[in-house]
Formats: sequence, structure tokens, C-alpha cells
Amino acid sequence: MVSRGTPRFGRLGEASGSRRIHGAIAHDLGVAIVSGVHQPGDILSGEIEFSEQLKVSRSAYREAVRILAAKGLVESRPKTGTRVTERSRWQLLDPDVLAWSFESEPSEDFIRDLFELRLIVEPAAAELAARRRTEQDLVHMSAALEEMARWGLADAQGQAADQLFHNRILQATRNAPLISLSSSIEAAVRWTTIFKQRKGKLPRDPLPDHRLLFTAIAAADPAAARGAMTELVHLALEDTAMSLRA
Amino acid sequence: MVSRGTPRFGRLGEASGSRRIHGAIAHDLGVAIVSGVHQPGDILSGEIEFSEQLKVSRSAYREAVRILAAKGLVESRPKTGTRVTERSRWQLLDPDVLAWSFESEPSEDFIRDLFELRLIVEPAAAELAARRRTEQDLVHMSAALEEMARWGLADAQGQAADQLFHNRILQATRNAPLISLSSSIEAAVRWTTIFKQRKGKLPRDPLPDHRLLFTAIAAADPAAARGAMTELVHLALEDTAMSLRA
DNA sequence: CTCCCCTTATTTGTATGACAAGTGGGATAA
DNA sequence: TTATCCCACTTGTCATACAAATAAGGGGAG
Repeated sequence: MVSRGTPRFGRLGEASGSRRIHGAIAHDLGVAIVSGVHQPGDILSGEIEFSEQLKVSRSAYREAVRILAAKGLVESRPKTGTRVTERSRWQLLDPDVLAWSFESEPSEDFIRDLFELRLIVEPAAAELAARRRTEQDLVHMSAALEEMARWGLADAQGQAADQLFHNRILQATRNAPLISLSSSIEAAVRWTTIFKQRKGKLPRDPLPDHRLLFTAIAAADPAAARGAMTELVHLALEDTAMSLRA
Repeated sequence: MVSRGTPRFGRLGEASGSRRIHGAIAHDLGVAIVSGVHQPGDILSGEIEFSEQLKVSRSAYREAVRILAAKGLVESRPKTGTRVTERSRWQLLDPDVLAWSFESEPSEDFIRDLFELRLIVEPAAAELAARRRTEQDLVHMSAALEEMARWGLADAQGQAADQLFHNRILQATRNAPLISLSSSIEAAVRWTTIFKQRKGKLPRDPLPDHRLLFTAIAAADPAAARGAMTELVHLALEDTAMSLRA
């Protein structure tokens, strides 16, 4: 059933969900599903058989399935078994599902769709931030921007600062669901963007555009903030497409 | 620890996740968390103790916790126990989390934020639909609209047709992540809107606005489609706010 | 007295085996 | 042929035992 040889052990870091066995299984199975190894409609082999193949207990395997079911990837019923649900029912914007998607060379279409969504949401978020940011928010953004400039964008610290800067902007929108959505997407995309540094360089230095965005938000200029963020997302799209094609 | 008396049995229908015990526990615990009974930082009593209180096996309880953890509501580690994570890490847009939120009288703020997000996403979706809809899409939308008109909006069949109509529009965007996002939100909101029919009536008959939206999409007029959808979301906001206040 | 390491108790994680419940499909009878 | 019932198969639940992780407290060295 499962075609992978016998990985068993999750990757190295990955922070959350790889240490415990059920997390590792969920991860591997999740990747196998989003990458098309198990296609919608496919029925996974029974719990006993599958768990024996993986050499884990049925409990651990079942907990993994519960995780996947919670994200809409599978659905299990007595007698029928556990089947992969159709793609339209997957929680594509769940952070884990996104991460799994980007781990296995997502399709061009998916990238396009995702950035289309970003181009809808993030400029609007920037606009809200420009309207609602407090002085405190500006202090935070500015600090992150400084860090970004100090370390450079090739550096890991610089990447972290970049992420922090964008997060500060989201916080300024004071909209929890919007923050939840955007940070999920940004985190997933940024994950892949790390590789871009190795092969080839950036299409263009993004720092000036970041400063422009900050200036617009500081000036409480919604239209300018929207425009600057739109530009940044476009840049990110080029980066991502480039790093995935290479 | 758990303050609820002894429900044990989930509600009546609810379709998914209430039948099996682990689903019921996840549901009850999920509601308890989003409604603030267990606040972020709180540590739930140990697995043995908690599962005994609920009179279920430890396995069933653990599977429930896995579900909640997959949605970011809790986080469990050895020795420390299972603690409710801070709200910023919750997957607020997960269909189940949304449903649980609406089950327990969500705060005004949350409603406001959610509709703010809808006002960002859905008009944009309508715009995309106007650009990309095929003749086939129009046939589907038209059929749903007819059903809506036939049954009326007070009827369950009419509600279903309404939902179908909006879903057809989303399908026409050809953007899977956007579909995933919008349908989650719409489903959750519509769930509450069912109650509105009982007490008080609608602010205004929404059917003409629906027809306007359809016409705009059929005419491939993105700007008009955006405007019409914006109007519809505003209407929905009034409905929802009204039904929750009452 | 302070700091560090190490032991230990506690909690989650995994394993195993047995039984209950549900359900699709085939056997059976009209 | 059609409808009904029964059965085998799969997931769901339970109970118990043990392993692994780790926060906290205690003891020893400086």
C-alpha cells in the first residue's frame, strides 16, 4: 500500500510534530497524500496491516489518522476503511497541509492560486494596518526593519527579521482571523524561499520596497500601503516560482 | 477541571464528528475552549483523570486531544501535561473551529473581524468568477438561483439552494485555496443564520441582490460583480448580528 | 553561598490484546 | 427479479502495561 521504502524516521528539525511517532506518521502520510501518492478515493490498507508495515502500534497509527482527518485529508468509517477524501474538502490553508504541500514540489497551479489569494488578502491587510497601527506597532515594525537591514536577507537572522516585520504588520490589523490566515501562508512560502538563496540570487533587492511599505503605514496612508504590499507579494511570487523551477 | 455537568452525548445531528466518542469529546472540549471555559495557558487535568471523569477510555480521549492539537487549540508535552495554546495559534478558519465558535455565542469582535475578512475575500472572488466563469458555470448558478426563488429563503431547501449558488460562484474562480477558505466561512455563518428566520424577519429581501450578482457575473463585468457581492456580505452581516443579539 | 549536575517523580507516548459497534455485500427467500 | 436478513470485515472503544521525556528538587563541588 504505502510505496515509500521504509523511512520511519521523520526529517531532522521541523520543530513540531516529527518527534513523536504519531506526528511522524501523520507527516509522512500527509505528504504522501498531498503529493498524490495516495489519490482521492484511494482506500488505505486496514489499520492492523498498515500499522504492522510501519512497525508501529495501532494506537499510534490511529492517532496519526485522527490528525489527518481533522485536516480533512482522510475520512474513515467502519467496514469501508479509511479513504482519502476529494481535494475540495482538504483544509488547504492549514499550516501543516501547506507545509506538506511545499515539501513535495507543489504544482505551478497551486502556487499561482496561492499567490492570487495573497494578492487579495495581504494588500488589504496592509491597508488595515495603515489605518489602525499604533505608535507601539510602528516601534516594533521599525525594529524588525532595522534587524533586516543589519543582517541582510541571505542570513537566517535576516529571514527571521523579515518574518517578524510582516508579522508586526499583521498584528496591527487587529483582526485575528486575518492574522491566522496570512501568517500560515507566509510561513509556508517563506519555508521554500530559504532555498532560493543558494541557487541564483534575488530578482531585486526587496529592502527598499519594505522601507516604502513601512513609510506608508507610518504615514497612515492606506492606498500607498496597499500598493507597496502588492509590489512585495509580486516580488515574492517571482522568488518562489524561480526557486521551485530551479 | 471540566465544569460541564455531564453532557457526554453530543447534540443531535451535526453530521460529522459527533457520533463516535472521540469526535464528541473533541467537539465538547473544543467548544469549551473557544468559549473560554478553558483559557489559554490553562492545563487540563491528566489523561487518566480526565478520561475517567468523562467515563471514556484513555485512547478515545487521546484521539480527541490529537484532533484539537491538529487545529492548534492545545499542545501536549510529557510531564507538563496538555495546555490550551494562546489564541493567536488557533486555526480560527478551520471549519470545525468556526462551527464551535458560532455554537457558543461568539463575541461581537470576532463577528466583526470575520465579516471584515469576508468583505476582503468574497468580492474579490466574485470578481474572479466574473472573469473566468464558463457557460457551464452560468447554467449551474442559474439553476441554483431558480431553486432559491422557488422555495423562498425561509425554507430549508431555499437555504440549501442559497448555499449552492454561492458555492457555484466560488467554483467558477478556479482557485482551490480560495474556495476552501470561503466555503468554510460561509458554511459557519450560514449555520447561525438559520436561527434568524424564527425571531424577526430579514432586514431586506436578498433575492434581488442575488439576481444582480448573477447578472454581473453572466455579463462578465468584474466591477459590478464585486459591488453586488459587497452588498450581499453587508446584508449577511446585518442578519448575523441581528440573530446573535436577539 | 552559588551554581551545576544528577536523580526522580510525574505525565504523556507507545505497545498489545480483546471486545463492541457499524455497515456493505452477499445469501436467502418471496 | 426483488426485497430482506444475516454475516464477515473494518473501524471504534476499552483496559493494562511499559517506555520515554522532562520539570523539579536535591545533593555535591567550587
